Amino acid sequence: MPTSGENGIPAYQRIQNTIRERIEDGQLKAGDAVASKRELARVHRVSLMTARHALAGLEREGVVERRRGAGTFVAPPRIHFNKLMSYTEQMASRGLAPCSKVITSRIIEHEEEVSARLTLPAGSKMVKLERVRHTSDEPFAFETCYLPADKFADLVRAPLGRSSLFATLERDFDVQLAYADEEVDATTADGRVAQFLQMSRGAPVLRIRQVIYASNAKPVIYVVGFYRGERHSLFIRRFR
Amino acid sequence: MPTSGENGIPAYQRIQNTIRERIEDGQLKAGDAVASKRELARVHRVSLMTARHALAGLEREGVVERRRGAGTFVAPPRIHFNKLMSYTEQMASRGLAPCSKVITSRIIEHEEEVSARLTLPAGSKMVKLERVRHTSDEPFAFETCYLPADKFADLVRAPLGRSSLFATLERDFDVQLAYADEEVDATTADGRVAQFLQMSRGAPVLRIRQVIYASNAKPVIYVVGFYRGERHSLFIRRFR
DNA sequence: AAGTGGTCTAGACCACGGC
DNA sequence: CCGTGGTCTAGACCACTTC
Repeated sequence: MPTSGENGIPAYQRIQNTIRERIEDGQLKAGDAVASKRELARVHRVSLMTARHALAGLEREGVVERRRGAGTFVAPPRIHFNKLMSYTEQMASRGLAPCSKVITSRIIEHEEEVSARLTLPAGSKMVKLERVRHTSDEPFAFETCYLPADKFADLVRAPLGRSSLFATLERDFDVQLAYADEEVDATTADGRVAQFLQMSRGAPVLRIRQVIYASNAKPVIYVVGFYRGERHSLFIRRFR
Repeated sequence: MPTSGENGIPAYQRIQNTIRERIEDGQLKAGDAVASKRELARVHRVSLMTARHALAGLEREGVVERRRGAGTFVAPPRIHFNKLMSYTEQMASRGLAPCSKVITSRIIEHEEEVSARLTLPAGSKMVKLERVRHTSDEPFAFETCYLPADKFADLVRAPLGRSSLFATLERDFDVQLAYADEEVDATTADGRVAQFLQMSRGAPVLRIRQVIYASNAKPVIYVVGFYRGERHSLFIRRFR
């Protein structure tokens, strides 16, 4: 019985699934030892290579850690780095209430640099949305979002003061956001930015320009954000 | 002859190396077919499982793509997002010559904030390395690296003006760098930073503080870098 | 010493792709 | 059809960790 054990899925995947379930159910916790490859082979009636293949796959996924000579152990729960999250989601993940004020919400056209970022023809109409983000009572960021008006014109009527832009897009506009490219640099606050962030003109700010793509690789949002320097910072995890 | 073929490295790694070399040498280009697992097994005198293991590893690294029923092919060159790369490697990936000047290279102690970042006891000795990075003739970054002196004291004698810190660590100190946590914010250039970057004091700069970890999750390097704002920026790709 | 993971063999059959 | 990768066997020895 080569490929399939009893149904159609490979034996090594069945083994992985039983282990994953045991972790999700809480029967196995971080640091606990997982059955050894020999025990898995015996219990599941497979060869050592197959049992090993199952463990190797789980390790690649980060579910378990294998230590030579010691055993295989449940890996600590992974922290998500570099995750594309909305302001609302970020606040929620820290247990804080999101708070933002809409400054502008209207249709614009002839902002050629922006339409180029969204790979739209020159002169295209776009939704422009300016918001100031607060933590407690202190302004934290000033963000301007642009979206193609042909699909998202109705956004200007959405209650974005209270609900999340990401959630609105994914719920009401059937858009699945997938990834973003960010460009980060340092600049100085001009008059308008300084005013919204309540800092003096010329003070250093972090500028993040972001193109957010849907899962079909089409650009959906272009965001330019200014963040108070020395007060808030950006965390990134890079891998070799 | 199980583990070793003729020297100490596993057969599957030798196979991977020969394929990698063939790609680096240009004998194999993106899209070209790689020898099939059966051919690899025959040529290298190993079993099919071993040949397959070699290809599986290369696929995980993104070096090749395997298509069932069709074959194994050299993967298109990856665009590296969020990859932990040294300045030297970044320059090399753009076909530019790295150029940096060592300002300081000595042992220090009692910099408690730094030793804390490296999770060293207070008062620990550390190697301090200050460098100015250039592109063409313009200064681009001013970076200060700290490493635990107990293991890396010999670095002060390494020729870091010409060779890469990453390469030196991985080659001469047997350290495998794995990932880094970065903290990015905007600040203003103080006198010393302004001097090295040839900009006026108070100008905005991007500050990146980085803790680089080895594959055993031990912090190895703490880097504080200042980058000219509005001139250079940081790219990040985030996923949802 | 006992147990663990890592590597490896010499094949086998299956499912799939291209000709 | 033939070649490809995917899965799998029933063991083996090695290097390592833990007791």
